[in-house]
Amino acid sequence: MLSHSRPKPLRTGRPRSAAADEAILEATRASLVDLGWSKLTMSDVATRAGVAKTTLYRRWAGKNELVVDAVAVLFDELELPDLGSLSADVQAVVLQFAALLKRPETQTALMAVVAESTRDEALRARIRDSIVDRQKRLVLQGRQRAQERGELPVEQDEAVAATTDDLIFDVIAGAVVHRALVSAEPVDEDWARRFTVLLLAGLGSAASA
Amino acid sequence: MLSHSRPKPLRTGRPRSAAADEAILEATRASLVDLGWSKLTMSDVATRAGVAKTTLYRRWAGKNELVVDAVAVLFDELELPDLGSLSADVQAVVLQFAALLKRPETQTALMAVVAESTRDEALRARIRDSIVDRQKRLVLQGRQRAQERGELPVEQDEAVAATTDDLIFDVIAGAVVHRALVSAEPVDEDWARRFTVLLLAGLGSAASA
DNA sequence: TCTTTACGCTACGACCCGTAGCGTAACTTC
DNA sequence: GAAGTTACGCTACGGGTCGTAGCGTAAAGA
Repeated sequence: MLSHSRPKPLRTGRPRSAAADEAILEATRASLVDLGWSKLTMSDVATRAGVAKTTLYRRWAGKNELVVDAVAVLFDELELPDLGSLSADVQAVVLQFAALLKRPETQTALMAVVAESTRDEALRARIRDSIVDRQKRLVLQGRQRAQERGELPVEQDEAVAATTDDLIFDVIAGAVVHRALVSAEPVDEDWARRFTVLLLAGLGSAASA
Repeated sequence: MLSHSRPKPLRTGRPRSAAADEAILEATRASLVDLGWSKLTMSDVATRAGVAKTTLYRRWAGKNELVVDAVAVLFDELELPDLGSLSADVQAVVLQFAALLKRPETQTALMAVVAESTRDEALRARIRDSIVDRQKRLVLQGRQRAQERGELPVEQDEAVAATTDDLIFDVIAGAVVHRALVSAEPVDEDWARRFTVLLLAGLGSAASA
């Protein structure tokens, strides 16, 4: 679920419409597809959702926060499959992530909100909580599973292991995003295979450095 | 130099002021530092540069193109040093790139224009020509130099070599950008060293795949 | 019934956009 | 020189978005 600190059910007064929440987020995604990040307006979203513009501002501070929440739910579908080998698992996740980045909503929104977050610490935290950490968990799962399989050595120092996870995460997510959005070339099976080979070979040797 | 197709010197009439060009680009960078991408306006840039707003629109289609040109020159300083080993060279380039991404102008602008480029093919081409390809050349140089040193095998198939260059480029640039702008954690010597070890180990083994 | 909160609607000042029109400045050609 | 051509600064403008205020109404709990 989303990170909204839901008001305690003991509150008095008319409750906020959960249906409106969903309608707004859905309208935001639709507007992203049709108009893209830069031409998306609060008025347009309000009209599509069938709510008043003021309702949007009562729940979100602005466009940035709204779009983050609207896109965040799409990252819920990311899962680490269990295909028997670390190589196959990594490759599958890469393709999953690439498929997500192919969608026009995420494509136009992801880079834009990250760009905004460079000047807004609160927005950065929101992105981290609802998007980035959700992906990072896959790395932790993958390493643990690989260690259980004996495909990777068990790291003794917990601190070093954490920085390694960070490194792997930045390499995977960074490479896929860069390939898909900057180079704008397809992340197909062939690319995913070659990338995975590169990464895993590097991991095997990097452990002894 | 920039990619502007300079008007042939045989043209009649008053020539465009080259000084104004530089003043505008400098003003754009200053505005990026002070206001950031989203709050930067054409009017503000014009005022800072001491030119009329109409002059800006006579030279650039809009904010996107202007900012790309303003930031592009910063990427000129990227160079592949010759430190004797591929490992040292890669590490140095990573740190150079990271230093560039630390600057507030590039930080706020880079992701934003890439986000815009997902819906503007012309803008994407402009970014590719004036920014991305400039970095990519470093990969080609690095591979060639490493092959001369005997650190990397000489690839026979030219097409395969090209896709390998693409892969390496996306991994390096993607990882550094992701670390610096998404994870928002420092790209220091330690990280650069660990990343380089990972990459080069992967390269050594990936060749035989 | 009374209180409290959410909602829809309208209206508003502020700002930025991108362009048109005009007079002037700078440079080339004859 | 004079004429032709292009760039520049300036002003003004319609159009659009922003974010908020104010109001009457709707939906819940006490």
